[in-house]
Amino acid sequence: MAPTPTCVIERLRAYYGPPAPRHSDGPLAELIQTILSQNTSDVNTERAFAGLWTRFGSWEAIRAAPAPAIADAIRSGGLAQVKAPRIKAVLEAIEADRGELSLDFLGSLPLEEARAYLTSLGGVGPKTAACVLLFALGMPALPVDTHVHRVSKRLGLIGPTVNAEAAHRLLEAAIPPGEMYDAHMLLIHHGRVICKALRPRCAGCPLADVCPKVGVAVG
DNA sequence: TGCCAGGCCGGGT
DNA sequence: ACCCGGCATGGC
Repeated sequence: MAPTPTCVIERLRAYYGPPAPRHSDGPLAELIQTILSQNTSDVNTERAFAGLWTRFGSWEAIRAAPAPAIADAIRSGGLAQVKAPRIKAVLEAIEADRGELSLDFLGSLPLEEARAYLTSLGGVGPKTAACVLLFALGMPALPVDTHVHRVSKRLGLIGPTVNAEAAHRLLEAAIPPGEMYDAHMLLIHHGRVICKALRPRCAGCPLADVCPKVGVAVG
């Protein structure tokens, strides 16, 4: 019997402690930073974002810049030839839609409408959209990255064949809305611990007693 | 030294 | 509806 999401969250929080609050500079900054973070390490992401802001200093300057100039500014983040056109196109689309470079209007939309707008932008998939919704807008969306996906399968919160996109729907429906932030932070942290320190058999895992893949499940 | 990082897209089955 | 290759720098 697999543990419930609430049980898993409580156990992770008891073991690791409550996640620290995360600062956000607003939905547009969150979106651009999250695009830079796609399949990229934290340190490279921060370097790329700093490079972008140092070079241009405003959303308008980035929107107006040629994609190769944006690529130069974010090169240290990796995948610059992919991300530079994405960032430019996203800013152009927002400017065209709204007449200004701001995503603050999303805060007054229902969750699914805000998500639909974000994912309609090229280069913005379910994970990136969920980051903006959760971190910048405080909405109950769950970013499912590789860690959350893998750990959720391992703990039996979702089936072994559920893909990342479906995992967003299933986990958001199963996790209490007020727990979405802690669930995301704790599952990622736990995923990193499993990945780095407890391989290959999760020996010593603090959730061994409720993980169907490690020990005897108690619900 | 090689592997991989908090994805997403487009093309092929 | 899935599967897969491509993208690419820096840290361990």
